[in-house]
Amino acid sequence: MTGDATVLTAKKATARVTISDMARALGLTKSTVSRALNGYPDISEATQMRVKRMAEQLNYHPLSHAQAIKTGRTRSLGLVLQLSDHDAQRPFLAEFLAGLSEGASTEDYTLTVASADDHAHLIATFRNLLRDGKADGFILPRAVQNDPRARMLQDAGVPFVLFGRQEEQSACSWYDVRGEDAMHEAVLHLSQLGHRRIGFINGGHAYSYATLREAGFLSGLAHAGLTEDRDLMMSDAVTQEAGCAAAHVLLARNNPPTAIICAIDRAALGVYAAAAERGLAIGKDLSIIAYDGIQEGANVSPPLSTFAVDTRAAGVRLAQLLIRQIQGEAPDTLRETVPATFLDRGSTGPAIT
Amino acid sequence: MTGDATVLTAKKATARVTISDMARALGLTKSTVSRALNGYPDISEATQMRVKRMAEQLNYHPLSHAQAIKTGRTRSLGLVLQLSDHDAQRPFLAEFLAGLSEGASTEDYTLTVASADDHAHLIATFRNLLRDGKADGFILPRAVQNDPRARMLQDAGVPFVLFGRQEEQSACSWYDVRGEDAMHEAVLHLSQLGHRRIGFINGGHAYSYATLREAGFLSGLAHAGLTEDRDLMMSDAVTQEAGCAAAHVLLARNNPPTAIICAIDRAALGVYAAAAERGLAIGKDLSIIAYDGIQEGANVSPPLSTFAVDTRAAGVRLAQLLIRQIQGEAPDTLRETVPATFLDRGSTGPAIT
DNA sequence: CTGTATTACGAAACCGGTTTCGGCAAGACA
DNA sequence: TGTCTTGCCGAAACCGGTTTCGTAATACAG
Repeated sequence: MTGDATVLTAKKATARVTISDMARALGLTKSTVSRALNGYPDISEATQMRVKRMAEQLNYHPLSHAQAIKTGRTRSLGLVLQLSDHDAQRPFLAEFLAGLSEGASTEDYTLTVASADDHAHLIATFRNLLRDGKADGFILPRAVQNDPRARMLQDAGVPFVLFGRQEEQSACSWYDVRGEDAMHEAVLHLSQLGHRRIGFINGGHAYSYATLREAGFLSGLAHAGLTEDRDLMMSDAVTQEAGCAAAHVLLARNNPPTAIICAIDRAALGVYAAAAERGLAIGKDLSIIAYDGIQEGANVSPPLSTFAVDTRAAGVRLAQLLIRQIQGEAPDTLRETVPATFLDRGSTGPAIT
Repeated sequence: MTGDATVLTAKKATARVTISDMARALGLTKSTVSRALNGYPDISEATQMRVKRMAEQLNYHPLSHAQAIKTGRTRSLGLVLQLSDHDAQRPFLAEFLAGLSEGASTEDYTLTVASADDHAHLIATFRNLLRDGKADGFILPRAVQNDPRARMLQDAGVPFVLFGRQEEQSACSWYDVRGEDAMHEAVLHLSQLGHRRIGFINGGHAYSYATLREAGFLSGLAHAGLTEDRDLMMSDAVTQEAGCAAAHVLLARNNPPTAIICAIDRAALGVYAAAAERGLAIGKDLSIIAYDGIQEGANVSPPLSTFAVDTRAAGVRLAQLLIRQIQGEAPDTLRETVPATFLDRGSTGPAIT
């Protein structure tokens, strides 16, 4: 008899259950129901339980945009894609989105995606989403040095979380994979195979990861007792072509490297091409270790040894961190880094002596 | 003096201008302002103009979630990614999203993205987004035969638009690229080069495009006066590996084809590999034409001749079609197909006689 | 010049929630 | 036993819009 009150209005198809339905079914007022669900302290433990159980039973879900009108928060995370750095995020985008939406939806948040081509449009896009309350906070992928997006959002007092790190920003939340550790390990791995002249091909210098990975490479050299040689270090190779070109430069040196570490898988594929053109057998004449874990790396021959990043997990975690920040936690307590996992697939071998 | 009323409340930072501010500044009531902006007929032409001009001047934008509480529509388009058909949408996803968000934002709509791994989760995701009013309608990429998503949404009376076509659905809106015409043209192109034995490697048979492209291939054969030979037709090659395997099958026939048409670029890359393994020079010993226009096709040697799809434009158009449907237009009047554009890049040549 | 239909807007209810405020009952304390 | 808290909940205002309904002013017809 108690539950029958719900079937009072046999409306069309999906009769959405509102907070008033809840109140009626419970013999309480809307305000009590609302406060019970939001865990206000002035509602007795017993009533809270009763209300929550009823919510479960009636499958009551508050309308986020109805709450938003009063709270200002709409339970959605914003992601603005930049088309300028084109192929950079392309291979991982699907998994990244999947992770984000997974992390968001388990907290009853959703993901709002927008895009911008140029920089001016980028800022405008953020502002529009904020103005219309389409996002309570933002995920910023591909952090660059002194990220202008972060600056803007920080000034505006809007929650955001970086995928990547940044020293410049004081109170800033982030999630990142420790690429510097990967580079460090890569050097050690190659050093143990006897390599003493190890080249390094870095990615775009504007990205904050580039600085970190170079530092990791250098600290690896130091740790292995190898001397730093700037002639063996290239940068800004974000495409296969650029990687190929960089490899040619390195391999044309008087005293060429016997191994090359790439900050990006895609560049490593270019190194494969360069090696082929020079008749070098990868894994024998030239060892390669890269970073990212893209699918193509597994298809080439020999398969590329690389440090793989779990992009989906990153998305999940980033969403969680952002939500916690939206709910009030301090940004600088919401920082997390994880290691990349080494996939030893066969593009390395003992140094030829 | 008239406009000064707006600065009455010098609140924190961004003082959002509400409909009440508008009413005050205009000396009208909220209701009049609302109806003026929404073009109700019982508001005089003059007042409408005055209100709209003021909205412009004050930069007034109604809060979509505030409207949603009464209208039920939240001005956002839903997109649910399926992770199962993994690499299928991956290369184009960024551009597709860019197009969607572009098409949406020009109409003041936003894009809500969710994802689902398995089929059960897929349906649940749609339902959740609908229940919470997070989407007013959906874009369904990668249409399959008798698409279950379309069936579900149709039953629920929710607006949606397919990327792809479908005969099963009666009142259904779609946008599609005429892959069948492309396949038809590909046959004619090769036939004019003297090829008389043309192989066909189709994509996943579950997708609705596969049926269309096969039909286009066959009609091309007929139009060119060539006889259909089922031994030269393969299907379900959605990866490079599958394309390679299929090509090997075709090339091992007693009377192998001198040209192969692929329904998918990725499969064509596999054909390149198969040809290489057999010592066949592409563009000489074996001609290839494919479909999609992925970047990798331009990088291989010789560059792959293919029919390119403008994925971004598709996104823009799909968003527009969906919005018009949400605003009341009949689905079956919202259909559009466009041709693919042939990129003659060099993977074809005269038939060896 | 009166009666009726139109036009153009104001008043107020409403949507589904949140939040402030106030009050009643029970327990604590003197 | 009387008062002061404290715990717990109801009443009502509010958020920013939309929509129904009523009505004054004007237009038109008779």
